[in-house]
Amino acid sequence: MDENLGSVMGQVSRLIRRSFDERARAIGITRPQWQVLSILSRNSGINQGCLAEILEVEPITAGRMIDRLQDAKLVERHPDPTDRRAWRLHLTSAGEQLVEQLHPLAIETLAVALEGINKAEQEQLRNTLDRIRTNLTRYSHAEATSNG
Amino acid sequence: MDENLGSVMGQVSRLIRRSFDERARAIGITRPQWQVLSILSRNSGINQGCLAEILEVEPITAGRMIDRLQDAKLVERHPDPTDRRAWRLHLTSAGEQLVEQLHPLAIETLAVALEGINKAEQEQLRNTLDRIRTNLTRYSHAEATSNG
DNA sequence: AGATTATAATAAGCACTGCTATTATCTGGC
DNA sequence: GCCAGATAATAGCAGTGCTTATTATAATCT
Repeated sequence: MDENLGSVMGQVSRLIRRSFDERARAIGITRPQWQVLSILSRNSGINQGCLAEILEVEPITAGRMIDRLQDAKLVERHPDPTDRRAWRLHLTSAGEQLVEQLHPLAIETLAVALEGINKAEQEQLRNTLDRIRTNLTRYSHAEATSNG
Repeated sequence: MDENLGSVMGQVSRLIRRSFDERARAIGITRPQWQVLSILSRNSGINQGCLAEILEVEPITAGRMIDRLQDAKLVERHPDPTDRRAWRLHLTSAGEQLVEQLHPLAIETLAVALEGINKAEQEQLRNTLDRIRTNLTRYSHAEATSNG
């Protein structure tokens, strides 16, 4: 009864971020920033709304992260020729290099976190987390009608 | 390869926080604040360092949360008679009442998140998360010696 | 075509979290 | 008793994330 699963999950997620940041500090990149770079490296040209959806954060959150990554010359905003409201996001070559550089750090962070946890358990963990995520994203948009 | 476990964990933890905050917004309390109140309700009189350790956050983080909860008249800082550097933390009666009020919201948040996930899987999840947490807290203090 | 609605992005303001540095106090060695 | 190092808490700065509100543009409806 002492700690509910939400608390433990929050702690673990924070510890993973901290562990990665510790490794990446010399480079000056945080874990969420690495995630953005990583997503853009595989989805060049997406806009901020789409990025936000992949990250499961609000558009403003994604936009601010892009602000900083743009300041750092790791990401560029190109105007969308078909929609003047939107930006198309692209990594700079420095950004591409950084993704490569950061990948081993992410691997290492995860390796430390998952030490002693076998493949089957990892699969089980991912499976359970995926279902929790589905539960939460499903409800977050539909729920307000249930008891009104 | 698309999403590593760290990313999924981060998303799920954020979605749980968001889901709880949505329910607790009318009360004006966030999930981390609820955690603090909940811990203090079971550990009355601890100091900020101890609270930080339970939460697995930095002392400054705990201190700032206490600042806000003190402003909201939910927590009080009492001087420690044996150590003039330290504060002893206590819930106010308003804080105690709020813990009771918030508990069902936490239960509900978790119930939604865990819908369709049976007891055995939940136990497995907790077990795996506990081991990951141990891995990360163990390494975070000892690691710097490994390759120096 | 003009008005309405929807969408992409941004702005202001707040909470959470961390790092580094500082202050006040305590503890241990002399 | 005094000094050195450890410890409890705090201050400043920065990144992440959300809510609400606003601006600019696109899409749709009449």
